[in-house]
Amino acid sequence: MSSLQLFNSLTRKKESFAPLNPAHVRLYACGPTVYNYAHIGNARMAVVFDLLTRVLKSLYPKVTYVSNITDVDDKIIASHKATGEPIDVITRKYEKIYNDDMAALGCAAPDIQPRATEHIGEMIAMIEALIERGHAYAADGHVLFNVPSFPAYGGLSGRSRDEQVAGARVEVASYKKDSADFVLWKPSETNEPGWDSPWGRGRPGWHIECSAMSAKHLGLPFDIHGGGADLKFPHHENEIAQSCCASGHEDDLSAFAKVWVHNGFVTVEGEKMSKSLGNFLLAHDLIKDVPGPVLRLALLSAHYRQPLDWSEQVVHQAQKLYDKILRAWDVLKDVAVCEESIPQKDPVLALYDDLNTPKAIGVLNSLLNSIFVTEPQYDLPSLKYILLNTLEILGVELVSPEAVSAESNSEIDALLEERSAAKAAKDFTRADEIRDELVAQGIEIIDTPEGAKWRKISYSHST
RNA sequence: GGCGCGGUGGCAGAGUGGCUAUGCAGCGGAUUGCAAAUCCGUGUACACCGGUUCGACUCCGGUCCGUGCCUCCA
Repeated sequence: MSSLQLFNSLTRKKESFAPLNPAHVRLYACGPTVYNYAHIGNARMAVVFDLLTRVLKSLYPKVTYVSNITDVDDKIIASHKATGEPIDVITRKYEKIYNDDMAALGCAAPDIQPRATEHIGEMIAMIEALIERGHAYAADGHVLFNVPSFPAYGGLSGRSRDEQVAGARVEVASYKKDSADFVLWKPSETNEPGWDSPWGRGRPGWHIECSAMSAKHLGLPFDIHGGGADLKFPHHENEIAQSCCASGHEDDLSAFAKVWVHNGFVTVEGEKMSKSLGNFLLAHDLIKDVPGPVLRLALLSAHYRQPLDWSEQVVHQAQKLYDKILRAWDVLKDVAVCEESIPQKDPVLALYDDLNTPKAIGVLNSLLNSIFVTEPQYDLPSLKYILLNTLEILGVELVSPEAVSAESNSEIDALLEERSAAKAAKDFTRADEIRDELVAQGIEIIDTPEGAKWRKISYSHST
C-alpha cells in the first residue's frame, strides 16, 4: 500500500501518516459561519479537505470526516439585527447555500456536519470540566479559559505568552485575570440568542464548539484536524488548550489531534480579498459562469499550503485542462478497463505526497497526452483505469458537455444542416456566420470526417 | 516588534546536489474551405552576495524584496 505523507503544522515537518486506528481514520475541519455566501477562500478549504478525505478513503477502509456549521456567532446576530430576519432562518438558509455550492465544486458532504447550536450541552459540560480542573473561571457572567494554567499554550503557532502580551492590540476586558485569557461562555442580552447555564443565560465562545463537537463525534485523540491557515492562532491554539486541559492531558499538545493541516489563502488578482476593495469572490457567483469541476481544478492548481492567486488566467488554464479531460474521456468511451496501474502515469501518487496537486496535474497532463498519442508502450485500458481513479480521488466529475434542452438541440441540428448545405454550395460566408452564431450560444462546431458535430463549451476559444 | 511563508523561463506552478517537470500564452510546421481539437518542432529559468562541494537553482550563512498571522477572518 502506498503511504501518505502529510505536513503537520504541529511539528512543522512532513511526516508519514500513521493512523491511530488503521481500521477507522478520523478527521475534523473547521467549517463555515453561516451568515453569508461562501467566498472562494472558504471554497478552497472545503475542496482541500474534501480532497484529503478522498485520498484517505482510497487508503483506509473507514474514514469519518467531520466539519461543523457555526450557527451561533456575533456576526450572525449582527446580520439578524441588520436584516430583521430570524437567526435560524439566516443560518439554515446559508447552510443550505454553502452545501449546495460546495457540492457544485465536487465536495462530498462531510460524513457528519454538526451544528454548534445542537451541542450546547456538550459545551457546557466541557466548560464545567475546565473549571473543575482549575483551567477556567467565571467572572462577570463570563467564563474564561485561564491561559497561564496551561504552560504548553502557544505550541501550535509557535508563540510564547510574553510575545502575545507584547503584541496585544486589543483592550483587555476588566474581568480577565490574564490578558491572554479567552472566552468560553458569555452572557446574552434578552434580544440575543442564549441558553440557560450554570453561569446564567448566555452563549458559547467561538472556540469551544469545535472542541466539544470533535470530541463527541470522533473521540480523543483523533487523527487530523484542519482549517484555514489563519485559524492556527488563536482558534486552533485555543481548541488545543480546551481539549487537552478538559481531558487531563495538560502536558501533551497532541492529545487532541495528532496531525494539523492548514490550507493557504486565496488572493484575487494579487490582492487579498477584502470588503473595502470590493473584490470578494463568492463561490455562488462563480458557479454561475464556470462549471464546478473547472473551479475545482483551478483551486487545486496551487499546492494547498501555498497562497493561490485567483485570476482569469488560472481559470482559463483549468478550463483548458477540463476540456482536455472531456476529450480524452471521449476517446476512451468504448475502451474496456484494465485495473493495472502505470506508476509513471499515475497522478494519484503525487497526491500521496502531501497532496501535491500541481504535480498531480502535471502527471495528469502527461496521462492525457498518452491517451491522444496512444504511445505503444501504454495501453488504453490501463490509462482509462488510471484516469477514472484519478478523477475520482481529485473529485473532478465528468459533466456531459452536451447537456442542453431538447428544444435548443433541434435548433442546433437545423443550423448544422444549413451550414453543411452552405459548405456544399461553397458559401463559406454563411457557414462561418452559423459558426459564430452558435459560439455566441456557447456551442462549438467540430468538423470531422463523419460530418459536423457540436458540443457545449464553457468559454470562448477566442480568449 | 514577535512568529511564519515565499522569491523558478512572458504567465501559472512542481521538483531535484550532476539527468526535459507540466500547463497556459507565443512562434514555425502538419491537418482544415476557415476554425476548433490533435500531432511535430521551438524557449536552456531558478532574487542578490558569499561559503561547503569535483559539481548548487537544489545544502549553509548573509542581503534585498514580497507576503501571512499576532485574539473578526478559510
